[in-house]
Amino acid sequence: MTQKSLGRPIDPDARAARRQQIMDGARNCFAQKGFHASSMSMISAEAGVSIANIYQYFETKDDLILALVGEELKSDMAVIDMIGQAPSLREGLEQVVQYLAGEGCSEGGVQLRLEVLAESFRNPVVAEEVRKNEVIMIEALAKTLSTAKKTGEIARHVVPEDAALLILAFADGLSSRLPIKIRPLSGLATPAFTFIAMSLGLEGF
Amino acid sequence: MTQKSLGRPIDPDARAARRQQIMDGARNCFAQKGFHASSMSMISAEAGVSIANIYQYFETKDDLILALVGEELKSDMAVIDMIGQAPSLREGLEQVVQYLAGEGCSEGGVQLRLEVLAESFRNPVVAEEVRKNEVIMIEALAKTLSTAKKTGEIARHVVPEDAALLILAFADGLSSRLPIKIRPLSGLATPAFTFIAMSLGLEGF
Amino acid sequence: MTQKSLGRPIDPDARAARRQQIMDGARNCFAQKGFHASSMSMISAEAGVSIANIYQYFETKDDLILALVGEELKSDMAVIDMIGQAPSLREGLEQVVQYLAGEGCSEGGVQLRLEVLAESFRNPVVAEEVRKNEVIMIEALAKTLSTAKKTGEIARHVVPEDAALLILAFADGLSSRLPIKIRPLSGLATPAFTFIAMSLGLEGF
Amino acid sequence: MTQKSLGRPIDPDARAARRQQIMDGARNCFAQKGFHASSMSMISAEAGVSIANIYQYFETKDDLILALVGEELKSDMAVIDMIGQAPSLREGLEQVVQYLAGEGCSEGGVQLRLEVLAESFRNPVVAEEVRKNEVIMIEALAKTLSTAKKTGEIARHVVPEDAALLILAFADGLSSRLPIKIRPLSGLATPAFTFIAMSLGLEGF
DNA sequence: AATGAATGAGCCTTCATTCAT
DNA sequence: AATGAATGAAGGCTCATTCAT
Repeated sequence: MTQKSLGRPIDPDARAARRQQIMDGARNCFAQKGFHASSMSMISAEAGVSIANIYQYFETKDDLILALVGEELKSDMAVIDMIGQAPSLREGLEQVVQYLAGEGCSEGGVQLRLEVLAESFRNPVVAEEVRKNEVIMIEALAKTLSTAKKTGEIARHVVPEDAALLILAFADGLSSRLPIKIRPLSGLATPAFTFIAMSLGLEGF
Repeated sequence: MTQKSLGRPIDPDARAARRQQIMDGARNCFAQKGFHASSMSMISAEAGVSIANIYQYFETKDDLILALVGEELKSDMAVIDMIGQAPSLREGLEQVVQYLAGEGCSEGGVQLRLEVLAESFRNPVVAEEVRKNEVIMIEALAKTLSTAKKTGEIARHVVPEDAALLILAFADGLSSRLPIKIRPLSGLATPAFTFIAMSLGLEGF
Repeated sequence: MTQKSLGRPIDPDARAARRQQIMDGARNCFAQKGFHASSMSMISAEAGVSIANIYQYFETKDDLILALVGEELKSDMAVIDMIGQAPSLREGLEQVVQYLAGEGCSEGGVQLRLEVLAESFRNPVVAEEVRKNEVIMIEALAKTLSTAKKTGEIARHVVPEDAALLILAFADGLSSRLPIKIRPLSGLATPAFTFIAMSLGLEGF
Repeated sequence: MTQKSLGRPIDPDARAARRQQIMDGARNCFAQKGFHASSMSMISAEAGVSIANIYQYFETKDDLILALVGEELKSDMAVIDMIGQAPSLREGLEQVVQYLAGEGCSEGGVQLRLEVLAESFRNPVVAEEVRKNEVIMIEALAKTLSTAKKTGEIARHVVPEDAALLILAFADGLSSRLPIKIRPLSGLATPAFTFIAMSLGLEGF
């Protein structure tokens, strides 16, 4: 047997699944109502679980929030990786812009992102989590930019760390405009790409 | 007869002052705790007013929130005006960047801005308010850009309306990074300016 | 001049009118919502007066209630007088029954009467007021019955004081059925009259 | 499989007991202070239960009131049954009159009855409940009267439905006089019985 | 592991009332 | 005399959380 079974056997898979089920319910609530306007009762209903059961997976509501924040940040990182793994910076950026203007841009996701940022003002633990993630993202993006700089794909005077941060800020600000339906974000994909391309002195712009 | 003046006359100044006093207290709370985690009790304490008194100036807590959202949006507009009234786009942008990286960038202000955006996902009234303001800001900024385009200050291919929106998004995303203290925002003033300048093809970059 | 005017002259008529105006507003509220669910704010609105002004005519809300109770009881007494002043008991009863089944039977009036009775369980002052009035009414009705007994209009074995009380109870119970619209009270006038007539041994029944 | 029995099983007896406990506390309060002057806090104290717990058995205060109204009406019906099950109408009436003048006539019960009637003016749901019950009671009593009419126990010209309603009204009006302590209700048992007996032309009167 | 039962603290709002004009 | 301004206390109800099964 692959696993020692002392006393009552615990099924780690079942636990993980239930945990995820709760987090999914919580995400739905938080994305709609925000952290503080979502009650444990609503979350339990949305997840199809009893309230008391939630407390067997998360010590407090804040813990649940924190776990979700972590998950959310992880998914942000995935986007950055898209750029790094592309054959060229240009293609990477194009992909990301397309993605963000399309599937990557659900109302719920953006709302959650906003919620996380707002919460980071109040909850120092969340703030630290966000900060750590931000550092990683900047480093990753800066590395890609640095390479592009060496290959001459972008202007020589670009400071990778600065540009990385600025690009992230730009992306954030853009996506947070989703609820303000001035124009469909999809129509902004090309202008946004051009915007960044020019600011980086991307060759051909 | 000009007016039936029975009973105590209304003092509009006193009323306005008290109203502002309440809003100031509310702003402090909201900026620290967010809309939904700030209780009327906290607000009344912060404002130095009784709870019941608040209800003589705002029908509900939501009304108070809405009033504050309005005030906040108005102050955003002031920043855009700074650009329009400068002798050149370049100087206008420089001023704004300096301002935003300095005095214009209190933690409370940014937090409130985030809170407003997050709230606009849930409260349609707030969303509409934000949208209307956004339209006005974009128009104002686009007009300035248009002029700069005609004078040749920025690249010919820039689409003013697009650029305006993108710049606003960029500013938003940047300022929302205030709580994530990766580096002091003040050090980002110049890079940020360069970022925008290049993306606009500002002459001399 | 008919009146001494020392210092600031007071207009007793104006005071009385305003007082009545307030009581009328209060009656409307009380008849609809009851004593405890009617707020001073509602009363002031209904009466077209400021809240503070009410307190210049009634020291507390309870005082206002008490004043209204008094007025209400007085109007009850008027009905009893109708019987006494009729040429015969029979005609008196007929008149009253007609009156109660018709104009005398507004929803508001009955509701108020019920409210008064219910309040008399809680408020000893009201209870005493009601009791005093009840005694007077019984005495008056008993006197009429006593006369009718002597003239042989009703059975000899009738005890006037008992019968008076029982008749009043009967009338009360009947009118309190107004909101339960089983059948129009008007259709009950004749049966009710017969009911009383028989129990009194009224001649001809 | 008969049933998925995860989690704590529901104990219907315990639930019913707790529900009754709450209703008893509520009854005490309502009978003393009335529906609207009884706060949930008072009720919870009287019932020995937390406020929040009450809300697990009744969705709102109005629901609690409604439940109590139902219970109260049911107990009224019991009295009517007393008459129907007696060997003769006379005996039935005697029993009821004795009962109402004695044990059946607690202050709380009468107060509650009044409160229910008063509430029926405002709350249409309560009104309907009262109406339905009234119809049932009248039908039951009318049936008994009808039988008595056929056996010649009461006068031939009595209309059962009318008489039933009038008797109920009489009983209501009489019992609502409890708080007005003009004379002990017990002393009225015989006169009241005679009153009804005569109005029905009960044989021997 | 999972759920129903229970609760103290707190929420937004309204109340009856007093004070200043 | 009459009204607007102000407030402490209380109202109904919900919350995050713990306990028992």
